[in-house]
Amino acid sequence: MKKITIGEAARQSGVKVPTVRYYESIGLIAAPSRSEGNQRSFEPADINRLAFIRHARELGFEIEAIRTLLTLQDDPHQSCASADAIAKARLVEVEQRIRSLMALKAELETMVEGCGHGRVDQCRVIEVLADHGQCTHSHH
Amino acid sequence: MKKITIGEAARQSGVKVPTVRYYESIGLIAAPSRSEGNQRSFEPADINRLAFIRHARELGFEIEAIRTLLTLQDDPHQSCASADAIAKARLVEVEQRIRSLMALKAELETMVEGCGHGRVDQCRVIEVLADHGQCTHSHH
DNA sequence: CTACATCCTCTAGCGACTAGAGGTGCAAGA
DNA sequence: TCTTGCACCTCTAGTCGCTAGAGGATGTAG
Repeated sequence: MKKITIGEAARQSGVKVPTVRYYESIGLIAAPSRSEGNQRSFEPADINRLAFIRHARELGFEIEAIRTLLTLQDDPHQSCASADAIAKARLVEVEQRIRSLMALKAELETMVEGCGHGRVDQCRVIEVLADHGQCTHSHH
Repeated sequence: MKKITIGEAARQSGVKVPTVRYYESIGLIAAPSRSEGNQRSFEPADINRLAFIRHARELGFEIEAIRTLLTLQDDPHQSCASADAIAKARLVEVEQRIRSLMALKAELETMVEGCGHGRVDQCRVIEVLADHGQCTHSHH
């Protein structure tokens, strides 16, 4: 068993070095063994776990959701209902976020198109921001 | 001139009371005058400013961008090139965010569809997270 | 006069890191 | 063997945009 340094683990998993230490500090990954000189020594499985976390973070899962997903992964005989529920909830969030961003996009486009590149007093960017009634964006 | 309390200003602008105080503390709005008993007394113009800020925040502009937009609004004879640039930059951000969320949505849908509602060891949710190579999501 | 809502200041906390200070370990070249 | 220089260590504090709570003062309605 060759020793994997934190730098190597970071490179292979795509998680930054300080972030790896942070994940250890919050108990998302187990504390690895240490070398003589007190340096962290990771194992291949740790890199998989870090990659799992990184990917889940990229998908926008929160740390606590990832914690649950990780405990599920650790016990493959459990029902995957929780994992399914977490992913479904995240899907709903993402869909909602897309809808609201589309509305923002439309509004920003109106602003930018309406800007005659003149003075601020004729500028739709400022105007739309100042008077919400003029815009197409509706609220919760 | 009737005195507008912070609560009233919050209600009319849609910005919460502690947030109004926070905006004052970071200098995004001017400190209003005070009553005998040291309570804030806002003017109608302050409410417009707060509404402007709220709307800009809803559009996802950062506080520093809003600060710039507000100084532009305060001087309507300036060129609106900066306002235009800020809005355009935000538009690009929003478009990119939408694209990446669409990719996430596709990936989450694959995960959820593939989940056979059985054990974790057959669950695509966990599997896709564990092995990024299987998914369609590509990176920067 | 007494409730009670609203206001005040101040500090600390949130999530998920990131940056920096100040120090130690380790491998490779001279 | 020594030294250079990078990678590692711990710890604290900062980021953003608020939000929550403590502990107290003010203002208003009955």
